[in-house]
Amino acid sequence: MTRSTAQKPLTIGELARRTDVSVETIRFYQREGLIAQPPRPPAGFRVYPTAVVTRLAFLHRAQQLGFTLREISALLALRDNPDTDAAAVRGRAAAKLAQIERKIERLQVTRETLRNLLSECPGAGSLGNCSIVKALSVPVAQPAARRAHARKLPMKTADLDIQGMHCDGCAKTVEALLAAEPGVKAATVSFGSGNARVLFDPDAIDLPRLEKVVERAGFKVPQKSGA
Amino acid sequence: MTRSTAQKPLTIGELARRTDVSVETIRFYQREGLIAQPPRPPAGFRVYPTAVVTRLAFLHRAQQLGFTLREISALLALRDNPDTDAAAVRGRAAAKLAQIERKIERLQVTRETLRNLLSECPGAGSLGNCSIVKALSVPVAQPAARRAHARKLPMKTADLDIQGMHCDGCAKTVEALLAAEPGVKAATVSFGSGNARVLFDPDAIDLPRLEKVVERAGFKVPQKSGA
DNA sequence: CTTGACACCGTACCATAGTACAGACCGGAT
DNA sequence: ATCCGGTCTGTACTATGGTACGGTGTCAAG
Repeated sequence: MTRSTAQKPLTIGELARRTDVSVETIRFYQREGLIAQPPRPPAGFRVYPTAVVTRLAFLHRAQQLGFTLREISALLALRDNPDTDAAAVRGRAAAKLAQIERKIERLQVTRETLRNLLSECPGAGSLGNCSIVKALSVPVAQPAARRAHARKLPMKTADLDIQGMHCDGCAKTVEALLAAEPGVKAATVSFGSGNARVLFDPDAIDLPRLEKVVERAGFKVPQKSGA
Repeated sequence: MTRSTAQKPLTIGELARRTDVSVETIRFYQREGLIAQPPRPPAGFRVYPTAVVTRLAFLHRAQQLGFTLREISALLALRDNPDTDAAAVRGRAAAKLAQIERKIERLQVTRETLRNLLSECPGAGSLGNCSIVKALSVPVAQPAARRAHARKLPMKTADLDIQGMHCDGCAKTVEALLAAEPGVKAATVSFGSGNARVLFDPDAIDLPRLEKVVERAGFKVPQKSGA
């Protein structure tokens, strides 16, 4: 009595029960191309290969790690391609980690701001005394940045030397890391020549920031001596 | 030459320039009821009162603190009401802080998971060796939780004694804090009697968790001795 | 052979925070 | 008088991750 495998045909409802994903959501994933929809037999309902159970588990796990469906789609494509190098997957994971770390940092700043406001606020009485309301009413005031932005600088390309990469996988990691940075339009990293070429928007990000990204991942970016 | 105030009529474009919010976005805020739209004069364009500059600044600041537009709408209503007690605002801020702290905690868990995966992964070679892909393919497996969920427990009411509240403001803070918790449908906290009554979904949250929420905010919840 | 539970399909809708654009209209400067 | 830039109005679209529903078809058990 192998009471779990393949006795019932794996219809969409059965699949939903086994994976704890709703029928509607499975259909949604199909529409989005995340899982293949088996052809409908001439008569009757679709039957799913058991591999989709694993696929949906993968999807769910990846979501818990913070990957978007689009990213998961790419990961699944990598997983399905026998030629994929593990470095590609590692690169995505490293990029996601960097992204989550940035998000944590931003939230920590917000947390501190809120904590300060709360500690200053008497917490009772009229609004006139409320430091929170006062703090919120302060104008934003950054006309300098605005004017710079108004200039609409064109895209810029930068070359970075990168030390500490020991394989092509490291290169892919760095590539994904850079590409994940807001303001970066394209990034190619070569292990062979030990450098990176990045196309970025100088209004949104600058060279030091790019260097910091690479260094935070454990590599070194030597300062260029010559102009 | 007071070159900044009230020389140009404050049209929507001028407002956009001063507040660094796009015209489209201002219109969007109007549609959402966050800022009032001045009546259109019989001939010509709308002219905005200068107070909207402050209002938009408030909006922007509040967004930076993580408030949603819906929440900001409530905050603005509080600010505009002369009868508002500062405690109400403080309560919202405390709830937001708690929410952000939860978010940070979740992200930190994700971060650790990703870090562990990355440290285990060789980062090169075939996917068969990739610990990341392996880890993602593990089924989710929590049928126990599912069955419990299937039981569809009804809403539950709990009373909590709370020590350490020194004014009505504290009570409002705790109230907002509890109400912000997922699974909590309603919460009322009385400073006078020093306790809270919470209506919650036992499938989503439990009593110890509620107590932790209150304690994290700096209050004490004594264990009830008698049944 | 009927009934009830599921499957299928297409479409619309939810929250969130905007962005974009067409076409009409208005006002000040040339 | 005309033209350019700004305003007005309405509608549609973006990304993200689903949820909901009506109408119809199919299967399997009673």
